[in-house]
Amino acid sequence: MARPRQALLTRERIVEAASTLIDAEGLDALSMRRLATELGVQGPSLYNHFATKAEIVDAVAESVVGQVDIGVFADCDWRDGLRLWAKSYHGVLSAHPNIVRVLATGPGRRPHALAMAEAVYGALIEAGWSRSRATHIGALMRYLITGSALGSFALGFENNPEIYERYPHLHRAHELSAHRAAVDEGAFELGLDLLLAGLSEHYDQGVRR
Amino acid sequence: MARPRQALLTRERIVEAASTLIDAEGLDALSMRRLATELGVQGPSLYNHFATKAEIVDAVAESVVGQVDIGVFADCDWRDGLRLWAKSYHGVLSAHPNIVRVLATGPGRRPHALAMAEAVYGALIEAGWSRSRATHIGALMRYLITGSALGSFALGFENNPEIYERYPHLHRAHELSAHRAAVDEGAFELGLDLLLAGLSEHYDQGVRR
DNA sequence: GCGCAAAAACTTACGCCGCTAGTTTATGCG
DNA sequence: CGCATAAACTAGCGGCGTAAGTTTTTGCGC
Repeated sequence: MARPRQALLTRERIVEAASTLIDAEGLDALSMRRLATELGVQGPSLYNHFATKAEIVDAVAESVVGQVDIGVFADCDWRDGLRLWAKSYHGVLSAHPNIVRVLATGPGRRPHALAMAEAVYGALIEAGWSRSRATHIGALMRYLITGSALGSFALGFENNPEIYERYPHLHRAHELSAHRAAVDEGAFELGLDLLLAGLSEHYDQGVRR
Repeated sequence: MARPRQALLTRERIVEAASTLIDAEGLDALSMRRLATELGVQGPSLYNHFATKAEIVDAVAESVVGQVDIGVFADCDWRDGLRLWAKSYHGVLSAHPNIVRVLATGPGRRPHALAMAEAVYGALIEAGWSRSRATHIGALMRYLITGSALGSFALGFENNPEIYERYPHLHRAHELSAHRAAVDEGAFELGLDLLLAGLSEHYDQGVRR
């Protein structure tokens, strides 16, 4: 087949298929040939629309970031804005855990990522935080959100009692995997509460830098 | 060459070379052939000592975790123990940033990782925290530590003023990369302070679960 | 002291991978 | 109408993880 009358591929279709594949089978399952097959096309055809595989992955990451609600900062206290945004972000990452690795490491240079940074940083600045403190707070939120989304803490413990025999306090660690969601959610909520409470206290005492 | 009189490889030498290579050129630079070359050997020879590449990477991760000081929990308040341990862990990850991806995602089933979990969790339990709260706190610390080590927040912003033109609050974001260390350290310190202060308050008020 | 299994190197090869180069054909613009 | 461009194709390069089988040395049981 040479050039078809109606183009088989668009950047949009490619990103959508890549996103679906990553969600379903993980980042490592995404290969150019596999993705192309999924789209009914030969591997190298994708290079007519994206220069490299990394560009495709970036586009998927960008589309995921675009799902985060950054409208929450309007007309509300910075504390509430931060909390709602963090929960939205956390929720989006929970829905697309396999792309988190990319978000946690790569730089954000695409529109949605920049718009999110602008919204968060802007809200903090508007509230009166110093530039450097606003930066720290933004970084900190990212650590908590991507850190918690990256690897389940609970699943980090194998469901095999034997390996914990030598560790007196870990004798029930193998039960953790059964409570995965509760453990991970609980830790995230605790972190969010502690950070916001602490920041709020600093803020109310006038310590804003 | 068949079997040499003196074995050319040992698991120890392999892990050391792999660790050096990862530190110097990143996780993606580690391939079986490349590692073998570095050791003066052909690729598949490594399989006489490790079953898979993943096993080698795991061993490198384990050796890094082994560098974290977990003796700090002895004879000291849980707050101080947690702080010292977190700083030690953070410092080790800063020295080996390229392996963090593995630590942040993979489960810990090897001795050093388990010993660390035991030390942290044990200290919290001994202090009187409930099992579920101790778990949450452990998870939270991991989020902060690996999250902050994973990707530099500061370096997530390109040193190119143009891309920030449309974002009123980000007009100085391109300067961040120059203050990489200060920003990242500041955020980590802030997070650690806030979390410990918050937990300490809960603790002193008798809220331990 | 000898025989032989196990150990530790080797070579070869399979099926993936990202990506490049060159080809073919339909499209749409001057 | 002519032709540059776009969008598919096929072929192929070098690299990957790893499996299989070969060779030689070692060290243990008899």
